[in-house]
Amino acid sequence: MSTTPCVLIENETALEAAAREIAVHPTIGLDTETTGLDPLCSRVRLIQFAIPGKNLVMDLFKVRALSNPEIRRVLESSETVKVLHNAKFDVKMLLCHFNIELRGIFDTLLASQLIGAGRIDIGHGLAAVADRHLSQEVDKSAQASDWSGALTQAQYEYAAKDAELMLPLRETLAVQIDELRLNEVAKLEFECVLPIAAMELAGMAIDAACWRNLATEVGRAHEILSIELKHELAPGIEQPSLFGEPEINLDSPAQILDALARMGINVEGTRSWQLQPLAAEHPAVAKLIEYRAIQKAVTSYGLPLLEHINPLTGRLHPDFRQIGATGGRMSCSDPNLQQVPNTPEYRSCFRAPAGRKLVIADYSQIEIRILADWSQDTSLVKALLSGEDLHRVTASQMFGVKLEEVSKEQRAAAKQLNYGIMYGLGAPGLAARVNCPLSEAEEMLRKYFSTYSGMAAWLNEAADRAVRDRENRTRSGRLIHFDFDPQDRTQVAAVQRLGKNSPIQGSCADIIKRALALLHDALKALDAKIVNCIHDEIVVEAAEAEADRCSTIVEHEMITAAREFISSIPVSVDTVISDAWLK
DNA sequence: GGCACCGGCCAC
DNA sequence: AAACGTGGCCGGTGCC
Repeated sequence: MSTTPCVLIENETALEAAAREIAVHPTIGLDTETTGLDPLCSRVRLIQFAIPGKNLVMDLFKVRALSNPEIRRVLESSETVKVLHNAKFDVKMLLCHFNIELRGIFDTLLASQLIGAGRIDIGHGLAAVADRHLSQEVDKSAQASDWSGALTQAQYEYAAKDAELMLPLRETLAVQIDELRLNEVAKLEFECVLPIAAMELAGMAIDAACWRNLATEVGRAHEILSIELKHELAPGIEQPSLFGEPEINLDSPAQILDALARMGINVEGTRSWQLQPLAAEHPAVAKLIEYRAIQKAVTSYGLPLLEHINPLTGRLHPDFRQIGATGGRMSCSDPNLQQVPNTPEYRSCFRAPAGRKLVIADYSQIEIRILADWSQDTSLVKALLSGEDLHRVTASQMFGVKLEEVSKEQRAAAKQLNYGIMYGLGAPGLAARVNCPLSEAEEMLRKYFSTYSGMAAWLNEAADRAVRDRENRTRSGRLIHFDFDPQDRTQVAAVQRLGKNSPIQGSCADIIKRALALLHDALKALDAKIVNCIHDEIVVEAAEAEADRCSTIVEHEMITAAREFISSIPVSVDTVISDAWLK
């Protein structure tokens, strides 16, 4: 039970005194209360500052606290540490309504996630974090209350509590970050909050009419296909009604499986890779594969996406989870702009507004470059330094033929290996992918690893370490914890694959996050904004007249970011200036 | 009616 | 050495 005094600031005189008082503290707890969750459609009602021994709550409906130069300076300064839980939310609000770029962030949510290292059984909401690290219960009952009308004393005091909690929480989290040697990755993550918040706020432009046309077209194709598929499946449907369509739900895997069985087609499941071998023999199976793709297109990429368009901006403002995957990758939702089909018909709907261009930049083969730098595999380093086509060089070495004599199939197999090896690709997987006998795949794998023996050694060591230490780290020092039963062979095998993959995938996340931070600052001089980020790709929307300059900057900052983590291997970025999201 | 789970499929 | 990693979204299904 805290008795920290809570001072309500609702006039200019009190504000100036409060600003002077706040400004002397190196670390302050910070929180806001808003009239809603969407920054574009809601207003900031309260901003709460916690300093040792005192909470200050400013009612923005009564005093223009964020016009105060001293307050603004404190918020924008990297020198003063502002402690928040899920800072992205507050950052968006401050940026959207007051044009304040909050810097010097310590985010207790991200800190807790970094310390948790991907353990799945722990939550990272404020209540869970406070309970775990401070053994303190948090009352969230007033959080969803109405912050738009007259406020009670209890509401003001409730509002102050979360900000107050930030100070002790930071103390304990900072100690653990230190002990776990997570300082570098924490800095990386904290500096990334503002760029990601700004990216969400900027949103991505979409040509709604173009998308609607596409969706209707696809919808028509879906109708036709469903009739055709029902026709194909008719012999397998138990009691087809004499009139009308046969009764089957095409979207029910169980019913599909049942119908196929009645037709004498026995298959384990109805996933496309399971169906593919039977497609040539059975027209119904071929039709089903076709139907599935269009079903996905209609439901995931059809009209529902348009409902995410913000009425105020006419743009899509997705939600990025900064630490969305255990390795540190971001994830994206509502809508997920990291999974838009990579085909011209879909991507061309993402068009820059008139007078603007999209600068699309992605790292070229970044993961294998990380692996090369890390393992220092002689052949792989040499191949990447040569600047030749990597897959061709790989094939040439594997199969012992000259570069010019590498066949299409050999290059394709080498490419599969170069991409798949970090996922723990095995012979069966390779055989399925390049459509060859298992024995051939085994032989290719053996040749691959004898070509790149240093890489093989590194991957095996990474796998062993994961099993032995139950943890791994990325290049920024990000910690990845593995939970498994050592008696269970399949679990051990899974951890071995994770041990190989996660440091690479996670280091890629380190690099792109560093790039976002550098790029956000570098673009300030331009009329340009980061609008999307897809693991190894960054999309920037820029004024047409500045697109060339923007493209140079994007490329430069992305390469600078990568060089901070990869020193011995050249990094290249492919950049395109385009009207739409097309390469 | 809401929630969790699964099978399935999209991205990198 | 019988299974290539990370996510999110959708509809069906079964539960409360």
